[in-house]
This record gives sequence, C-alpha cells and structure tokens, in this order.
Amino acid sequence: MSKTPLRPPLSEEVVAKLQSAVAKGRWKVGDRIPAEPELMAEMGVSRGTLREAIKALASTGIFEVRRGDGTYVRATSEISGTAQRVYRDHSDQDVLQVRFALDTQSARLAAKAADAKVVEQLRALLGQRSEAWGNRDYPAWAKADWKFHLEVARASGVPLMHEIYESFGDVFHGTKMVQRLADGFDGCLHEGHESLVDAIEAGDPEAAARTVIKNLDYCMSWMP
Amino acid sequence: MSKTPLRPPLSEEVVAKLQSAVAKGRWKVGDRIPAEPELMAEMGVSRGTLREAIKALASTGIFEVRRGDGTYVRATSEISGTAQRVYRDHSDQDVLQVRFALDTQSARLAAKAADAKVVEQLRALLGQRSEAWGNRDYPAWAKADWKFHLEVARASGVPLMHEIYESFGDVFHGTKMVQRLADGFDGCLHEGHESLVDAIEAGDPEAAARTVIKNLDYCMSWMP
DNA sequence: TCACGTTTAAACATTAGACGTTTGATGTTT
DNA sequence: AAACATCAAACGTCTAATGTTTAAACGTGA
Repeated sequence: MSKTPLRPPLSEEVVAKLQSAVAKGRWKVGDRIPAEPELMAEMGVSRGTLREAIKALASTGIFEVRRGDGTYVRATSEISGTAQRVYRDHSDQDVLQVRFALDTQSARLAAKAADAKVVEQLRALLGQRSEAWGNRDYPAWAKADWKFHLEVARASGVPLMHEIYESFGDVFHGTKMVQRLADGFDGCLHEGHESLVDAIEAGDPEAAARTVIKNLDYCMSWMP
Repeated sequence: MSKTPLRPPLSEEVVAKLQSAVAKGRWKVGDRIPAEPELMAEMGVSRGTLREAIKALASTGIFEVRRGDGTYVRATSEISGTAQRVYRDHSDQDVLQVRFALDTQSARLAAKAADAKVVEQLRALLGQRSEAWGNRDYPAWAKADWKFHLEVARASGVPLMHEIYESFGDVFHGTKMVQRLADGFDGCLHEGHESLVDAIEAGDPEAAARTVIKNLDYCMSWMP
C-alpha cells in the first residue's frame, strides 16, 4: 500500500486561499465576500471547514462576520489588524510613548549605519515636509513627516524596527494629530529634524538620540 | 413580543473563556488542553462551535492544534502570539535592538514616575538576581533578570509598554541566552543595574537612560 | 408623497451524528 | 535492544437540519 503523501489540514488551505484573495485585491476593504454556500462550492469544502477558516481570519481582524448580513473585509494584512486592536485599548499618549522609544533607538542606529544615499533621501523628505508646512497643507505635512520618521526607522538597518514602526501608521494616519496640530502648533521644530539628519550624517549616535528626545519632549508638551 | 436581549455569538463567548483560562494560568505554555469532547461538556456547546473558537485562538498563536495528538498552549496572549510569529522572521540581534528601544524609554519614564515602593521592589529583585549569580544558578539568574527588566517596564506607567515588553518573554525565556551567557560572561554588570535603580530613585531620566545604554552596549558586545 | 410598521428572503449560528486520518503509546517479534 | 504491528485517542471533515438575525422589499395610512 502506497502511503498518501500526508495531507495538510484543508482548513489551512482555505485560510491561505481567502487571505491571498484579499491580498490580491479580489475583494477590497469594506466589500462583502460571497455567502457561505457559494464559497463552499468554490473551495470545494464543507460548511464547517469553511467557517473555521473564516473564523480564523476574523480573529486576526481581516474579516468581520455580521450575523444575518454577511462577511466583510476589514483589513488587508494580519499585522495591521492586530496592531489596531492592541493599540485601541490604550491612550494616544501611551502609544506615542512606545513609538518614541522606537524613534530614539532608530535614530541611534541610523547614525551608526550612516549612509550618504539615505541621508540625501532624508533631506529630500524634509524638504517636502517643510514645503507642505509653508503651504499650510497640513495633510501633506503629516504625510511627509510620517514618511520621514518611517525612513529613519528603515535607516536603522533593523527590518523589525521598521516593520513595527510601520504598524503605527494606520493608527496615526490622518487622525486627531493633524487637527490638534493645526491650531497654534509651529510644525514640531523643523530645525530639530534638520539637526537629526546632521547627527546621522556625522555618525554621532548620542547626538542623534539627544535631538530626537528634545523634539519629542517638545511635541509631547503639545499633547493633552 | 418582547425582544430577546440580543445574544452575542456563542463562539465568541467560548473564545473569551478559553483566553481567560490561559491568561489565568489554568493551562501554562506547553500544556495540552483537554480534548474536544471534554471541553464541549464543560462549555456546554457543540463541537463545531468549540472548534471555531479554538481555531480562532490558534490563528492568533495562542494555541497550536496537532491532529491526532491534541491542542497545546503556545502563548499567553494575542500580542505574544503574534509577536512570536513576527519575531521568528528576524534575527535575535534585531529583536534585541527593539527590546533595547523599549528598555531605554522605560527607564526614562520610570525615573520620571519615581515611586519609593517600586524602587524597593526593584532592589529586592536585584538582590535575587545577584544571589542567583553568586550561586551559579543561571536559570534563576535569567528569571530574576527578566523580572527586573519587566518591572522597570511596568514602572514606566505605560501599560502598553509593559504589554509589548512582556511579549518578548516567550521568545527569550530559557533560550540560547542562558547558554551563551554561561561561558565567560560576567553577569551583565550588576553595578550597572544598581545605578539604574539609583537613577530612577533620584528621578533623573537622562541618567537612567544613559545607564541602560551603557549596560546594553556592553551586553551587545557579548552577542555573536 | 412620505413615514412607519410588517413581511420575507437571505445569511450567519448552532446542533447532532457519522466516518476518515493521524499520532503516540503499547506490545510483540526478531 | 531494535524494528515492526496493533490499537485507542484525538483531531479533521462531511452531511443535514433547524434556529436567529439582518437588511431590504412591501404595503398601508396620513
């Protein structure tokens, strides 16, 4: 008797199919996916198996199942779904404190891994940031600011640092920040950001960290 | 007709029960939970519902289901489950860099929130740490060291900081660290930890941060 | 026409039972 | 002792039926 080549659980295969369908854009965020009977036929599995797969993706935040209505796509990846759920249970200030922890270490590491090309890119982003502020285009300013900090995290040379840092994006993107900053805020120290890049270029980790801390302390003083 | 008070899905209730059971320590990491029929009876639900709940927790990394064998606890919370999956794809050094980011900020915040009672507890943990090192009981030393750092994170007064920090626990708990440290390592600066507590007690954030950085740089020099 | 209650079809929720597959342990043979 | 055969326990999957909830369609009266 020849042994069957060891079958992995069908439900996992279904999870993979659904997840890739979402990732490939077959259904976009907000869409309702086909009803269970239809998916059963398409995937060729029973209802229980399909439901287990859907439940799994729902628990990671990718799907939201609404009884009597249907199943909707709520996120495109697991990390953003989990991060949102974790952050949601904490205050904005607390989330910022963690983000700041990563900011400081990123700056320190980026200074150690100083790279002319990266420095140039950072200066370019700072240019956009400054320009947007000049035009009073606050959404553009927020976007440029975020891209700058994200780039510093990448420059740390630690992919995990960048990945976690990125998970904050969905939380801060266009939220209260922009609104609060609009009235009376002075752009969170343009010079502060310049001197951060200077420190990175000079390869001085401690100066870079000091600069970040100075900026952040100032920023925090504007938060409620 | 009076409306029934809107019942949430049973499976979610089961998810909550299982999750809290894990959180409360009824089953520890590595344990095998009771078989499906037994849990069905205990929770009072059908097999399908129970399996959906288990599948949900498995997809977050809290459970691992092994066909033909049983279901095992692999993490104590969702964040640690996700974290493990995320960390697995990165080097130990990279994970450490992130942990260090949190260490530094925790120390800074702890110094600002200086509290006599917490300081006393930290000193007590340092005592255990030092004693274990003297007895060459490396597992106990590692445990005490971990508890100390975890307590600093808690002392930051930012629950999210402690939560994320804790997610590193399952990764480092009794792993290569201990083995590597055993040969030729000198305990990662006992005085360094003392002076950290001193800085926290004095309420000097910058001194606390400096101390941590000094300790960590030294520690990193022992890593491959 | 508009507002509001009712009906209805669609979709998810749950249960029950049966059978298949895989795994780890046990016992047997060599 | 090592290799093999057997067995019970546990998870994997399927089928079928019924209950609950939702959103939309419908209809009626103001």
